[in-house]
Amino acid sequence: MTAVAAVAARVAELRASIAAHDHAYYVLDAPTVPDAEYDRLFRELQALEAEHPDLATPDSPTRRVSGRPLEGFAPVTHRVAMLSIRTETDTTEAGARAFDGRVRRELGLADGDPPVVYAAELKFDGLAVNLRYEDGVLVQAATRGDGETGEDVTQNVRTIRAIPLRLTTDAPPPVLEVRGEVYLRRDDFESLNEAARNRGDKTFVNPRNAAAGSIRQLDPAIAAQRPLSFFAYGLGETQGWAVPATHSGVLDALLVLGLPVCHERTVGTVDDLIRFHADIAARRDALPFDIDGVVYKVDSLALQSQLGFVTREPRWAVAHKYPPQEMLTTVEAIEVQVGRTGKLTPVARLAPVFVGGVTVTNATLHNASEIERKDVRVGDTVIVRRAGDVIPEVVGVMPDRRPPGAAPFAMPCACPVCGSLAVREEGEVDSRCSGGLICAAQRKQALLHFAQRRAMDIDGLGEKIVEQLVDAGIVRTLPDLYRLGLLKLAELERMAEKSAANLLAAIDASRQTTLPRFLFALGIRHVGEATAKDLARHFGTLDALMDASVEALLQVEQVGPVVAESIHTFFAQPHQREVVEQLRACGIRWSEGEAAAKGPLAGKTVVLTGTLPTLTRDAAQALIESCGGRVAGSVSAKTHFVVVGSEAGSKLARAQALGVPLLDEAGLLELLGAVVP
DNA sequence: CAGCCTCGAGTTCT
DNA sequence: CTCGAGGCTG
Repeated sequence: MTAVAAVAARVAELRASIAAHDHAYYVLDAPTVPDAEYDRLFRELQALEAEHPDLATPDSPTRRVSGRPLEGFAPVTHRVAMLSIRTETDTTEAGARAFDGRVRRELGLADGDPPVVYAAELKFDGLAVNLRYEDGVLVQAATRGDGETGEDVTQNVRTIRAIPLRLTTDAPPPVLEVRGEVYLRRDDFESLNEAARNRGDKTFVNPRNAAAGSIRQLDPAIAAQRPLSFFAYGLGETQGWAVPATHSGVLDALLVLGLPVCHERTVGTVDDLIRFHADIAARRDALPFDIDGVVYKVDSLALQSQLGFVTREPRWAVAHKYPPQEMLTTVEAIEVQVGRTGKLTPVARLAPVFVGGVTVTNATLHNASEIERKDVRVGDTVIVRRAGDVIPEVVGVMPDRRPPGAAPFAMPCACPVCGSLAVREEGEVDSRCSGGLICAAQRKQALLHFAQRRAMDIDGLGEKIVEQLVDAGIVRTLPDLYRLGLLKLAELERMAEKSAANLLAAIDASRQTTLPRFLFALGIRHVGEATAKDLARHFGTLDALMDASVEALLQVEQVGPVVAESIHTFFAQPHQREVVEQLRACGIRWSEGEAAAKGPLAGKTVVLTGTLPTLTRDAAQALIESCGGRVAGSVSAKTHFVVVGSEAGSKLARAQALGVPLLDEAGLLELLGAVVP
């Protein structure tokens, strides 16, 4: 095959592929690939056609904005075409300056001429619509469709409460067409899915699909129950309206007419565009709705018409997208990890993929039923997401791309580390290794848990060192840690005299601790930090706790049958009592029977969120507890205060929703200082 | 018994 | 941070 024939074949392949995705996306409302993948195919086709103009045909998907109307909705021919905005691949500062450079060149501006004024706004991830107001009354709403012809969705759009049915003016223009985006806020999306789950209905993959699906509902009564939102960002046809001179002026005027306009926008020079881009990038996850990126537009409408269009794209606007939050990659292997409690966790090893600003190679698959539900297999192409949360997630698989012969994943019956039987209790979703401390994986995790900051706080005893200590057989049990010497440590790799001495010093320092820390460090099932504190307060001494009956344990606040049984079983094992005795013999000590401090926060529950200016999280917690307060992990109606730092997350929103009083660090210190200087 | 509130446990990458 | 499960409350 000649090179030209090969290119022609690829072009045909891309067109067929894009057409198939368009059909699924626009007509069926069931996307088959993430947007980023679609964009990639589209750009590859654009590039090939640019290099080989002879291959370009009028019916290529690059010649029209894709899609066609659904059956059931009347077609609407747009009086002014709804165009798409060019997506810039270079979204850096240089990309913004290149846009400015192109604009200035087209306008024939010299270096000495004043800067061009731009407007920057968000690129929403929703569904573009055209609203037609005649004499101030909403008479028609249409989707973009292929840009020339869309679908009449007036009935559904009328149900969106953000969209005025009548403009708020005494002198409405005969015709005013408003363009904007119908979208779903993230919290509305969550509650919509929540409700669908409760009914046992199918849930939506993301807010965009939910918005698109809702607008395409043939039954407006159903659409009315979908909590859709809307932002205006432009104009279509106008008659008899004094159109402002600038884009930003248009948006301000629309706001006055009662249309919602997003306030996240700015007007200024190219430098302001760059600042806006960075500012939004930093706050992207905290926005209440999904965005693709930002849009830069020449602000003056006169300059816009002077600049005109290249094919179908305006020369006066450009979109800068942020790194995609969903991408395709392949599952190279599914491995099984063993946790501290023996829980077997399957983890997908992925071909490295850049999602949401980082390269992802691993994603947890949680448990067997999760894998079964998503039907993830080795070799599968999967959609990986890294949403507001940091943790990558396998959203689903692409069944069309499954290699032949890919077998369903089966949870192993034996522990992959120690070979002990793996048991899945009836009604449980998790499988567990039954090997207990025979299992090297569980021993390592137990040691790491013991050494962690909130437990015995042994600085320098991390994953790598524990790995070596256990594999070399130097440490088998917790007390072994306190019998380490320089000689033993010298056997390890990457352990020079200096770091060995540091580690020994850290281990030595950990001997002086507190009863709650020690209890937590033991790693009793169901006993975390909070329960350890409750137990220590209730029993006062370790001996009293170790000898407590199940009935006695049930008297402790927050302890029920499951937790009581777990603690009792733990201390009934001779082996565990032996470990405790040896640890004490190794010099671990604490002052027993500390009385709970009374202070200004006695009986108060406080929640911390975000980063405080001077205090660390732990320091703030210690301070609050020393004043008699309790630090909880989540906000509820019973929370007395929420201490808010910078980059506060969902807890702040929840506190505001519940009307819980907010404090900043200074406010907290003032509250404490009022009684305890 | 249902629903709310909390806590425990597991997880990724820089 | 989120999920799931344990404990508490109405």
